[in-house]
Amino acid sequence: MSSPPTEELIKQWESEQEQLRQQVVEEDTEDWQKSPGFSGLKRVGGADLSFIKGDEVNACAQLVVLSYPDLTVLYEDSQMVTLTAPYVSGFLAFRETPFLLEALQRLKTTQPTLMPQVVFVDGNGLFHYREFGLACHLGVLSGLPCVGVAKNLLQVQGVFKDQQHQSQIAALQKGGDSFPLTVASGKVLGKALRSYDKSSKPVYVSVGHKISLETAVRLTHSCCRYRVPEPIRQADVRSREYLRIHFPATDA
DNA sequence: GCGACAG
DNA sequence: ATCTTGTCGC
Repeated sequence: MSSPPTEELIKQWESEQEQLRQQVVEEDTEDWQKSPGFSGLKRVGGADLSFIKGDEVNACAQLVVLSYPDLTVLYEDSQMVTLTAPYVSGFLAFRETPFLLEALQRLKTTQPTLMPQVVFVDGNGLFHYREFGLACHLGVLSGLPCVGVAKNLLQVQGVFKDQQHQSQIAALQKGGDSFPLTVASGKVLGKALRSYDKSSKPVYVSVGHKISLETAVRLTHSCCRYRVPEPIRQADVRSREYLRIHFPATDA
């Protein structure tokens, strides 16, 4: 529902995240990931949900598959869904994952040959309070390689959005430049990436599943025509267009 | 009480 | 997430 979750549910969610966390694979598992030019990579996916203004429960779940390296849309699926979980920072996956899995299932059933070899997810992967964000959740439950790309910095385990961070951003000179997001333990959980030359605001890339951080960053850069990687951008554009057409704004 | 808060 | 047009610049 839209009401805040009980302490009990939060504890259950944390427990589920800690359980599934152990199944995340943080290394490259596919041959194309080891190739300098990603030779062998043909299809990249993007997933996103768009909402109607002022509506907490109805949304459009979107899955797109693009060709690589052309980045042409090969497949598109828009589906209205009714959300059951509220948005709580750190628990985004419990709100969105079920519908993204359903979309992948529809693809598997109707166009199995278009199944993406990697999925870009709008949100974090390992760069998360319990190292198990949306991209990890979708990755583990689907078994597909996933990359998390967040548009805003989540302040995790000692990574702050302070003056230091701002100066590191200012030091990113060109598309592809990045700096590590190192948490208190010393582990690098993600990277801030200047996704293309003209963008001064970085995106935050982290491992979802079955891919290394270095490969995730290199792949993300190679999928950026604009600031947001094309698979996610197309999913966003098309789900919002779907809502615009099917649920036109009502005048007061 | 105050700040933080992926989408 | 969403509220929102024009405008400056390459």
